[in-house]
Amino acid sequence: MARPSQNLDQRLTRVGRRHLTRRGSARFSVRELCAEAGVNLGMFHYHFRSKAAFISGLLEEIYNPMFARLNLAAGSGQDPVEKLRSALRVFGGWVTEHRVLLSRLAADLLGGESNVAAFIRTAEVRHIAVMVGLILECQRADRFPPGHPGEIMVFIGGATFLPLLVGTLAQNNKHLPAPIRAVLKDGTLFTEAALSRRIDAALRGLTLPLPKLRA
Amino acid sequence: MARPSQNLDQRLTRVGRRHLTRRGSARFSVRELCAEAGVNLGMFHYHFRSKAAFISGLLEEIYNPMFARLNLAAGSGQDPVEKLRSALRVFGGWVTEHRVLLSRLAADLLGGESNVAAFIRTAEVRHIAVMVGLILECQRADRFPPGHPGEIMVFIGGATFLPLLVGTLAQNNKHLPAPIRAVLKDGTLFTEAALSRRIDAALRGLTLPLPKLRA
DNA sequence: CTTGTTTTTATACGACCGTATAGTTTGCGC
DNA sequence: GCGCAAACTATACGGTCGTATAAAAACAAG
Repeated sequence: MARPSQNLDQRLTRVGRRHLTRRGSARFSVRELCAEAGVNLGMFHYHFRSKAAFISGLLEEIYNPMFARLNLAAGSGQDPVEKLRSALRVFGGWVTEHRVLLSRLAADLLGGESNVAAFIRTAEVRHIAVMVGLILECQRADRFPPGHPGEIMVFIGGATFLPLLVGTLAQNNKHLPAPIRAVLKDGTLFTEAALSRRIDAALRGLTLPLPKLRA
Repeated sequence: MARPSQNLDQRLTRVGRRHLTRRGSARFSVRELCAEAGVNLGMFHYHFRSKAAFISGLLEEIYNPMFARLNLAAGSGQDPVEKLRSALRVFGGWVTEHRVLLSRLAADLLGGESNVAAFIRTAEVRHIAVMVGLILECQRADRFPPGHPGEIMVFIGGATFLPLLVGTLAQNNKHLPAPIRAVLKDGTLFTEAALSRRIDAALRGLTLPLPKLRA
């Protein structure tokens, strides 16, 4: 056929994931990535059309396997609360594993950066719909109080996953005041046991009337 | 003496505060600011030496009045817990007032931007020391449990002020999933009453043995 | 009117960025 | 060997950015 590939595309995706983790999508630099990977600048747009497409592809590579496992967890079993618990464990484990990258992306998103926003909006983020569906199932089975499932979603996410992102950001940020960083030093926040405790507590809390969510 | 000033420096600081609020410090553009203000680009570096100096000056202008009121509140009264409560109210009111700007700066800070980080580190942020001092006072008076005051600081801040920043970011972000935004629509999060409730609850919670801070 | 000082303007420099494009290398089937 | 196509290289374009600098404008004092 033609000249055999040196698989520079694979090298770029591998180093690109590291680069995205370190720099976030806002300060992501194509030229810097190519230099890190020892790859000619032209190869970037040869293999991937644009910076946005590259980042979007990276995110899909990271997101899709989790989503497959999430659907598996959400579909197996009878008890709706247990199905939700399984799904939350899958998602929480994924957030824990990729917390450095995800927290950086979250910071970018909140700062108004657009590459991540595009990925989130272009229907590639589908786990929320699955979660809401499970919550609705719980409500129909009278296991959860009635009301807007989004509010329950926010409650669960805030109690279980948000601490992972905020904690990671704070931990990795040298500019934050020392007392805030000191609390995160031991790292028990990121263990699977602690995650399960938070999930269990959140679900247990929901079988009671949903508290007023003031914060 | 010489050519009379048109006070373009004042115009720049006024429009600059708006620009900083809208764009954050990471995407702050000197050229764009000058265009918005209808001021020649050269005037920016004539009045203010650099972009970093300009932003730092803006932050001081916003921070210093609050710090003065904070010291006043922290110094008047006898009961250490009440002094702390007053100081927290001052700080919380200030965070509420400037929540749009502050939340954007927080996002920048977590994203690794350096202008805000410089301001925080160059000893211009002194309220934390005052707060820690008041906490120590409470501990010496046996009103608070012993232990690292930083941990108590984080607990209070997380329960009272962090929700303001996170809520503002989520509220202003069109890219976030709808269910998350819907919860923040009513705006009761930002009332003075809600702030006082959170402060009171946090302080009340501290007079009991400090709970394990897992999240 | 001239001199001097301050404010204001216009323009240029150098750096970085994402992207485009023309050209070169390299191996295949013929 | 030859042509072809895919992989790879080198370089350039156009843009934004913060900053620097030289010149002009505007007023007061002499």
